[in-house]
Amino acid sequence: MTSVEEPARPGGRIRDAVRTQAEILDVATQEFARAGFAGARVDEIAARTRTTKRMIYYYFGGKEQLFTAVLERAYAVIREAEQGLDVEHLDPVAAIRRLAEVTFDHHEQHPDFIRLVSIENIHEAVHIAASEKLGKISSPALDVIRRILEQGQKSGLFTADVDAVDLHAMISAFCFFRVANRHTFGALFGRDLIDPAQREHYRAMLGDMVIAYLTAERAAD
Amino acid sequence: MTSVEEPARPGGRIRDAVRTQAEILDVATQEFARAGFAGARVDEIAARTRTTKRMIYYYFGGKEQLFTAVLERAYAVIREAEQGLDVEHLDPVAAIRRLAEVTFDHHEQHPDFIRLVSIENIHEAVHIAASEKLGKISSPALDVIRRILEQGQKSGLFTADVDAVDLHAMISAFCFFRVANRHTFGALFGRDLIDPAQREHYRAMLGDMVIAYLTAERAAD
DNA sequence: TAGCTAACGTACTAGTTCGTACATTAGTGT
DNA sequence: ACACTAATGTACGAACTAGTACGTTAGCTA
Repeated sequence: MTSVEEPARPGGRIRDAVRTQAEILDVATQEFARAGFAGARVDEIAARTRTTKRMIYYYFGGKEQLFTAVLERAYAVIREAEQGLDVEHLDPVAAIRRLAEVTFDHHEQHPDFIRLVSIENIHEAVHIAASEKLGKISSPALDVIRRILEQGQKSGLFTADVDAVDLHAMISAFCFFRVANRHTFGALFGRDLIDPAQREHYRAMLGDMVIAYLTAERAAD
Repeated sequence: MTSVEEPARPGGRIRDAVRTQAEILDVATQEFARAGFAGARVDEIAARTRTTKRMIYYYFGGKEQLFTAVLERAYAVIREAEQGLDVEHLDPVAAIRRLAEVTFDHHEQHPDFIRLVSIENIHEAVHIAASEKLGKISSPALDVIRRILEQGQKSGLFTADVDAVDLHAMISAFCFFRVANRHTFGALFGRDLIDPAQREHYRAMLGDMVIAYLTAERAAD
């Protein structure tokens, strides 16, 4: 994240293509996450940067492409978090827990990312489909899961042959829902899933759930 | 759902307040689910009904209140499904499985509901908060979960003292994610979570996950 | 059958919003 | 010092969009 707060140089126009683009992306992320794609206002984004609307079109081409760029950057962040995952030295159970916690922590710390993904789903992922950066590269977490699963299954710790993508979905579902549906869930059931006091409770619950699933005695079928 | 296809009576104007309102709600549900709150067009909704925009304002007051009415009706449907739940005769494990399956089936069969809830979360649940119908009544599923949990814990089948709301969140998370994030997940990982051929697979996975969690040997803490 | 009102239609407007034509300048290479 | 281009700013317009003023009519009731 590039800070928007910097010494404003009055009078003299500063030229910094990289910073200008980063600033637009920062503000656009907030604005899209706040109001959705259609609800976001290009004028509002421009007003909250130190540059003008003209530059948004100059650098990104249009509202649609700007949203795509915002998405690309948001996904880059979580991939980075997953990349930093170092679980080779852990036993499978601990490794899976660690992996789940990384997703848990990332989602909690990046509610804007969650919102952007929700919004992108409303639009049936057309921007991801149109993006060259996204789509191609699959999540680093998947490779990690694959290795841990293999290890766990070989050692007999993990009972069933679970698919890596499915396990990733299971973990993501829990973490995503907690952030994405915070408001409706809170309004309907009077419980704030993001309450800091309950953070460790839900973090443990996720780990317990996944481990229980992986190590349960499976009925022969 | 009221069918929009009916014998159009040319010339003679038909007056039916109930049907007009239902038709507006049907079309509005589709339109809001399609494009989000800001992306939805009141003119488009009007055009796809047999009535006019004037009637939307006549009956609902405005776009915002129309969305609230749409939400209210969508929540009524799932509550009805939960109400029909009859699990008193089942053992706790089967009962929990059945309960999870009802949520699984409902969410799969009502992608528009999922979208509306996602959209409502983007808007921080302001419409639920503003609604008198919603908010007050809590989910019937919760009462069912409470009873099953109590039964399961007394009999020693269920190991830990799990909270009913938390369990509901766990089940909802899985079912909701599968539908809500179908598109981004599919685009990124090349797997369609809604593929009919995989339906039973995921349905079983959900049940296995929840039961494994509930019956796992919990480490003393 | 007269009259009353809920139900409905038409036409319009005020304000918004994405996008662009045109003008300008900072900074770099030579 | 000069010229060239990437980067930037201003001002504007065409299209859209939520909402409404005003007029009409179906159908019930007394």
